[in-house]
Amino acid sequence: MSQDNFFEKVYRIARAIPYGRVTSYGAIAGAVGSPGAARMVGWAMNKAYEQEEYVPAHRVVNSKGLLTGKMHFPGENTMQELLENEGVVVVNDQIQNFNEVFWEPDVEFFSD
DNA sequence: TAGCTGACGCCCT
DNA sequence: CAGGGCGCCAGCT
Repeated sequence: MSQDNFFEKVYRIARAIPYGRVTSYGAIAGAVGSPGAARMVGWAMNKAYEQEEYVPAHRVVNSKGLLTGKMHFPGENTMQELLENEGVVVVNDQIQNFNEVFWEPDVEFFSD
């Protein structure tokens, strides 16, 4: 499968994030073969709601485990509530035990 | 048409 | 140890 679209790759990985797990923009960017393009990943997430397939954008945070994109969700704490609903502990927009819930995308798996 | 911005990340000072 | 600056790619004005 050669999803030439940068977004397609991002969405594919985002949808592959296991329940109760999270990943970072940079990790996804690196998985799609464009390390450093973490900003683009965030942009893709912004457009994620337009996708027909559900994209768990709330499971994507920055490298520090901070809910930097919570402001883009409908409610004020929608993103945090979604994560907590999956068992992810979030305090003050900061994911606790981030190291444990962090999920690294398999680059080779999504490469093609 | 060209330039700016953007849910980030890492290197340099 | 902390702060600032530049790079990433694509969409939007």
